[in-house]
Amino acid sequence: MPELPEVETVRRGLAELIMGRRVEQAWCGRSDLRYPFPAGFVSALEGSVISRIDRRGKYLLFALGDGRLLAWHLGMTGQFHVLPAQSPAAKHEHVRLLLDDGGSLRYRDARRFGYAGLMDEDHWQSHPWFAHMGPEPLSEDFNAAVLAGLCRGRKSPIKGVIMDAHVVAGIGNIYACEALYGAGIHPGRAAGRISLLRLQGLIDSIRTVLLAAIEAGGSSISDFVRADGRPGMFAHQFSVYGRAGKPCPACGGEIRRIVQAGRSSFFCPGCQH
DNA sequence: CTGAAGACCTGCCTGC
DNA sequence: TGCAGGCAGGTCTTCA
Repeated sequence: MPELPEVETVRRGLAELIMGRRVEQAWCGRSDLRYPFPAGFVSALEGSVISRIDRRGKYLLFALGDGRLLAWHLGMTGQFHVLPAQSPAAKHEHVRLLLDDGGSLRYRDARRFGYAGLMDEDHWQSHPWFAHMGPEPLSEDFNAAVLAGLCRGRKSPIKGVIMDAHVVAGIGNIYACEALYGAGIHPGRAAGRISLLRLQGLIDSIRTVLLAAIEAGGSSISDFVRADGRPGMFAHQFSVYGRAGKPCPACGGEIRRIVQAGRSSFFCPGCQH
């Protein structure tokens, strides 16, 4: 479900709806998501105040107002919803937090690939989930010189490189395909054989597509929804993702689908080299 | 070291 | 209508 624009959309929605709320009561239906919740997870949340909500890569970071930080990854199908406290539990609802304004925060995750962890607010960046994470793609730290250094000598396909969170955070299958299309680079091209100029073009394309997707509230393909239940609209703007056999918006040629490292890649053979 | 493949889990769509 | 097979936005581990 969620890549950077979707997680950012969820973050903004939650910030609007639950920032400053105190957790009166926490409930956890099952703890065996991708990893078990940490011991004392539920009691650690009760009484805390959600003082800030940040994002790093595809992780949501909830500051709990007492020096602790709750880091949460949505996996493929994780969703947060803000609903009245008395609303019945939906299928696959695993966590429910009752808030001091009569609302509640629900976490739902059909495939249970999501996970959460508690850490110290001052040291979260050294936690194993974050210690080796690459720069944010929308920050100045992600630039052509850095990317070229990481690509040098590598024969692996460029698509896998930009999806590697150790290289740059937050880019998944959809936006990797869309960004490579925007830059005119074939997803199978060896990373080490792309000029600095074209890498700069790729960085520009990544930023353009991520910003446009955030602007549109993310992409709803099957089950992504915002915290308030509305769908994201960016899927309507896909140039190549999920469009195998359909015409390229630029040249009219047929979009192709290939499989790389077990993931679908979509591209235009006429426009991407 | 690199990179591909398998694993985790459920739901939905397609085709027979 | 039923059922098998393939597919799905992520990431970690294993193996060559």
